[in-house]
Amino acid sequence: MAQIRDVSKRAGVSPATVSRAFSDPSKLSKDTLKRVLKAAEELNYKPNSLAQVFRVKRTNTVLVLVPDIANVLFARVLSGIERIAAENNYLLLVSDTKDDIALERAGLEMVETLRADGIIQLGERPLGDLHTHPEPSKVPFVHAFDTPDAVPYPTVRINNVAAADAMASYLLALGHRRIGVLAGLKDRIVTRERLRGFRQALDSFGVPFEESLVEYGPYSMAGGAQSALRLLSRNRDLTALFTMSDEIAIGAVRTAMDLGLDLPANLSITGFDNIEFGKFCTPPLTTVMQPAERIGEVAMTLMCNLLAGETTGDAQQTLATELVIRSSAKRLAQA
Amino acid sequence: MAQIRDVSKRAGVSPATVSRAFSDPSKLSKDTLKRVLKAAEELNYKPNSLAQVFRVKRTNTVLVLVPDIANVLFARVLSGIERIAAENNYLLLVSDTKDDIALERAGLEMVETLRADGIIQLGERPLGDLHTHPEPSKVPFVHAFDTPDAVPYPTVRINNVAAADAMASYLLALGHRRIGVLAGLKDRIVTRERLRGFRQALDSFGVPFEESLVEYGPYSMAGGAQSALRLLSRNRDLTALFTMSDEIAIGAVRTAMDLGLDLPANLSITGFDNIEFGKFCTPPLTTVMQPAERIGEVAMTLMCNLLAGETTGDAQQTLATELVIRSSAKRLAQA
DNA sequence: TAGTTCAATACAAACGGTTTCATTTCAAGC
DNA sequence: GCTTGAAATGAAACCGTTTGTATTGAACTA
Repeated sequence: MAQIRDVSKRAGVSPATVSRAFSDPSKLSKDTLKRVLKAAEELNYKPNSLAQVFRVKRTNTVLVLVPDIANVLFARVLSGIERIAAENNYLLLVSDTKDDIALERAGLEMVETLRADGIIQLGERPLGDLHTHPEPSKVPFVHAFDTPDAVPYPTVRINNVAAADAMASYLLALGHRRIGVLAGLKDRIVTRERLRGFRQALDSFGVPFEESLVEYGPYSMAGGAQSALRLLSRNRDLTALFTMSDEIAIGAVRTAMDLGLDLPANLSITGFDNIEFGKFCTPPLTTVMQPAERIGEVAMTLMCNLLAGETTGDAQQTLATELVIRSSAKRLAQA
Repeated sequence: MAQIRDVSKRAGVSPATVSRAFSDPSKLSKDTLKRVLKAAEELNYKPNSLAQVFRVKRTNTVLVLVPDIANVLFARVLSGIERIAAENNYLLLVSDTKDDIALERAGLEMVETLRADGIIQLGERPLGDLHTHPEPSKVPFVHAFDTPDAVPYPTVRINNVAAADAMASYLLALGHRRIGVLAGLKDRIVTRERLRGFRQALDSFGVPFEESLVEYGPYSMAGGAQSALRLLSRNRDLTALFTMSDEIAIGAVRTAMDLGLDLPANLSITGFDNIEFGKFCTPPLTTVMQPAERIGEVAMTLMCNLLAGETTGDAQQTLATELVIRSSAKRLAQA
């Protein structure tokens, strides 16, 4: 591979000039610039980015910490991040942390040891806090998607409480009163927030909340199927299921159908997230749309600003959600 | 950040000794080693990996080119790659190429400019060939998942022809004779291969192939829904639909149901890939399992070998698929 | 005892760019 | 024609490691 010295010799200039030809062409005379570019072209010269990066101490790379790459939602967020990253000439290092705090720390270290300029973390971190440990850590950091609440760094999230409230209110407005809750993992912040929204809706409709009507479980189809089975066999009088994710909802639909229920006639079910599949399953899922790609885009944009040294303050972005009404939830038949 | 010089001074040795303390401790006397480690510990010294990488010319990073990160299958392959990468201490640069050849070239360049040690490419490349251009390119390269056929670099793939044959044979064995094909994009290699398998099955059952029974379209639920609509309204006598992906199948199911068909009584539908949803949708999807995570694992393992300088030959790995029989395809009722 | 060998360590040269600072060039102004 | 200042360019330091080679001294051999 040709190096800067070769080019400089061929163009009859110093290496410094060649360097400038790429980094700030305006500094060169028209003539020299042309000569240098020609020489570079002829030698097929590409600056060794390792050397560059080493000298400049900026990798133009950001590390993304994902709890589970294979998860549809995270994948979509990632896709949004990637779009903005590409636009701004950033590379993406992706690490699947499997919710493992050790791996997250390793990530932090990667930045300190200069492999990346900043970190975007997805998903709430169940254990500890990356940032309280040594000191508020000067590593550029953005937290997106299911972020914890009041944190000292930029976040981008949705208002889970309001969204859940809206969804539950819709169910209540349809006349449902006996509503089961298929919640996610009990220790998750999102779970607590969405439950809060649900109760809030109940309150405003003057319907009492019953702890026995909520069933916790993993955010997955299998989890939803199991939770639904437990909840449904315990409570025969439920007319609707408020679930905390589309996957849970789809699992619940499966269970309900296997139980011989006619959906949505016998049981209304709502989801959360609006994954693509919800539109095509049977019955098409009424749910709340969460702008996953957009969350990624905003997160990466925030990171770009951060790295550009713009003081974004503690930009806590909250993105809008939207009820998407399909046909898995129907007005309660007058008994 | 403390650097090697600081540590060496504090331990009263030369920088070289500190370096060796980390890279090859056996070279040091027990005593010095202890002293150096202590000093490093006290100064919280972490080698600047940028400098390291620059010196050694090995980034321990591999670039993964993905046509679409948000796609469930690619995400799963990625997950497999990630697992093995983590085990072997590799970092992953991920780039969503959007099937754009320019971006793929950019990727190649990244390796040439040394940001990554090798490339794993996912999905078939619809245009041109990365590798014929300048010369067979000495960049470590592995192609996984929907790879083209006879290529001069390691690949890991499934046998689409055989898998499609098996799936179609199953349908034929159930008594179906009028089978529509919901194919993927016409210019895709996978599409051609799966169609070949389908025809092969037809042949062995002595059933003639009718071009008019195949409908091409995108590999998506929306695509499947549309193709199904076209195909079904054109051919009223179809008893089964052989589709080329689970997403297509799910779209087709939606259409069929909207058309008032009773599934699978009126129409059998099979998928391909075995995405998780297939198990939970209605009716649960009969499909062929494609080991996505495993493909990723094998690909990354191949890459590790390649980078370790082991001559893997032109390791063309073909992984086993498996029919997964659920209930979207049933024996044809005797008319 | 002198010579040889070997382990342990130090020295200094890379690695391939970027950037500071000094110098040269050259047109404009007087 | 001389001065002046800006624009263009070059020389050399620098970034923080790794690594080939040289050095040292102790143990071992003949």
